[in-house]
Amino acid sequence: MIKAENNASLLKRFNSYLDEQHMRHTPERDAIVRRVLNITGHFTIEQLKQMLDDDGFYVSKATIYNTVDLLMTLGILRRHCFEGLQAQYEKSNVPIHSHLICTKCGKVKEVRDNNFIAFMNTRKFTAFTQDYYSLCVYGVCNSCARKQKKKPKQLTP
Amino acid sequence: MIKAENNASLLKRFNSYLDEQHMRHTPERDAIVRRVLNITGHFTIEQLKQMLDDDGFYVSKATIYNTVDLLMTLGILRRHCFEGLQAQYEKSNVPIHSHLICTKCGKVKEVRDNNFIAFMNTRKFTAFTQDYYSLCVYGVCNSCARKQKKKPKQLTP
DNA sequence: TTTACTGCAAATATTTTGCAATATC
DNA sequence: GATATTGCAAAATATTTGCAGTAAA
Repeated sequence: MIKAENNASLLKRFNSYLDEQHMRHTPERDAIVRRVLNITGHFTIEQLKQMLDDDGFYVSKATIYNTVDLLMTLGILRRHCFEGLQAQYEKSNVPIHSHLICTKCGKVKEVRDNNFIAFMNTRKFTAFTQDYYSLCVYGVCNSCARKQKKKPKQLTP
Repeated sequence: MIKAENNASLLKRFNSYLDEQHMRHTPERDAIVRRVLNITGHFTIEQLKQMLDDDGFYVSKATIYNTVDLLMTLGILRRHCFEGLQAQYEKSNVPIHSHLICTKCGKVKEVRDNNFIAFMNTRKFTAFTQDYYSLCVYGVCNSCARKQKKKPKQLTP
């Protein structure tokens, strides 16, 4: 089994890439990458911007989008799109997990399942170079299941 | 194993629902549902509109969105969001399959894997009522892998 | 005749793009 | 000093909403 790269290693890879590509080391890029590496779980662009604001570091949305794109190109971030409009991002060095997505409230819960990982390690696809995978289980969370009995609600997010 | 509902049964369920809810049977709803039931694979709202246009049946986008929402509430359609901005839909009565998503070109390929289905049938989640699941495998398709050697390209869709 | 539905247009939300000002190398 | 990058504002894209006219029951 491959060991996940740690944050320090990811940061180093990012900086090396900038050098190789003759791209510049700016305070904005540095602040964004460092913030991103310290996030556990999913986040949206909006949330990332808020976190940077809270750190007292103003960065424009355009720059955040640019840098996040860069991080995806480098495979440091992955994009998910569960329910609703906003894309969610997560680091690539988190342990493999599945997503339980409630179709009523849109909440996403992460669950780890070692048997599932073991099973997936036996799978191979032809004419396709697998990078990573994500199992999304759609259904209704217990919290919504309870509410539903009282007040039926429209499913659409 | 539960047998998938056929199209005729889904159509019947749709019409019964309209009756129960005192909703109206309109030519637009009928055209949309019949068209949707005849689609195999994924489609976007835009593509569905085009198909209806080709059938010579004009329906506004607002009505298409409304009816597709209705079909999701009824569990006849499911929404996926793979790469890019547009949501993709597919019928719920298609056989269970996984998705191979190319992060270069955004193309989505469906693959069936009976061993995977068998494995998933052994899984159970706590505090969550599972409705359906979707395995998304991200990577690079052979077509893009070949192109990449010649002309490196930005990943972002 | 009542009122649910359609289609249009405007509003909202997210992401992308063009460009002048700025800061890195 | 050359030019990559930032931030702003405008554009592009997808979806939702409000409402007047229309049509199903």
